Amino acid sequence: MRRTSTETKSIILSAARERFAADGYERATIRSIAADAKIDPAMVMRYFGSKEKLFAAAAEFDLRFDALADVPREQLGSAFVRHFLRQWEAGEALQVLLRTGITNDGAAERMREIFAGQLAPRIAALTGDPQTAPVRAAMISAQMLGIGLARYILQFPPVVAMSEEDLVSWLGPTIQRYLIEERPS
Amino acid sequence: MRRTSTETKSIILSAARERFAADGYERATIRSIAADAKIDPAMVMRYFGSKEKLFAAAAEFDLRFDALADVPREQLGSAFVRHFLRQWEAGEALQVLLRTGITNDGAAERMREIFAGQLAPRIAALTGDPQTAPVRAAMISAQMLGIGLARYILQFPPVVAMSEEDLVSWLGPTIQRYLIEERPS
DNA sequence: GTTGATTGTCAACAGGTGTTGGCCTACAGT
DNA sequence: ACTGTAGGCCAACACCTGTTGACAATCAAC
Repeated sequence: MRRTSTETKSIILSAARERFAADGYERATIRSIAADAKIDPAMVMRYFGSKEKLFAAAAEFDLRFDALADVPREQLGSAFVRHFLRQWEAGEALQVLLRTGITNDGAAERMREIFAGQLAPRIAALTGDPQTAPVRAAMISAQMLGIGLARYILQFPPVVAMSEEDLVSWLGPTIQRYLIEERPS
Repeated sequence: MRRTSTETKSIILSAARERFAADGYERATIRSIAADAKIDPAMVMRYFGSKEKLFAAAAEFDLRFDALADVPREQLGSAFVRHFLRQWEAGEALQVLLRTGITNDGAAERMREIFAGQLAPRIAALTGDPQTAPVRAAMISAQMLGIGLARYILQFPPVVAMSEEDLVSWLGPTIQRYLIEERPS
């Protein structure tokens, strides 16, 4: 009885996040995760039941948009970009979701929940227009996921080379427009 | 001797494209591809040597930007968006690349080649500014890949519901700005 | 000090993977 | 009619996957 169960559980969880983020769902094997955590594969099963459930636990995620509550309206675009970039770099969670959401249906569903369920309401509150919020949220998600893809997954050299401020000055106006522009549909 | 070898080869190839696009690299097994093509798995090996090489053949792709040669400068943004959307829908090739490029290093490399090697030169020619072309190409790639991701892979409902014209009117100005806007860095 | 529960290890399972070699089978050339 | 060649199929290989159950080690409670 070396450690307490919650300790090992969280060791496994962080090893799992790393592997899922680096390799995607299929290639992140339970055996490799267990090896990283220096633990027997059977422990993973004991504590999480199955690979699917382990993944569900590893992909738990909160975009924390509440931090943007009191940003002046005309700076919302830049603030969003900065916030997203920091979420990308803060933990592996977003990379886990993106890497796995593309082959794993459960992850895709979780992704839809997060971006529709967390981003859209926040946008509705910030803009005061619940009607167009889902579309705006989807456009912003697409742009920010695209940048994450290019920078952290596909690693396009120009995008990797850019500083946070470069990215903010390119993307800020785009997001600002997706947020407030008057639009049909 | 039912068919000629080039026939079966192309039957396998199109089955492979479908599977890679739908399932990603790992889950698209040679056995499932062979089953789709109503052919023995060993044939796939005989004709393509390995799964990796089969994938390389299936991911051959040309973005065909030459079609945009004589578009008036102020309509380039919309034209790009329309062109990209049609490329997404024309064949599975782009979806193959995106689905697999995220777990398969070879596909990621191919993706970089395509977007840096095909898009950037075209932009340099269209704008007459070879200096900033790589960054502009990368920003446009990120935005258009993000939309493809949201619409065809993750299937965000608002993005799926939008018409081509809706998407053009949202994305056109963005791409236009990434193309021609004066910028540092 | 014994009991009971909790943490960890080991070996094996059933099934799926890419890949290989041998064996048919049908055709073309002579 | 016979032979050579090229397309196609089958069975098997070695390996890896998630998952399971039985067994050992360690601690807490009484």
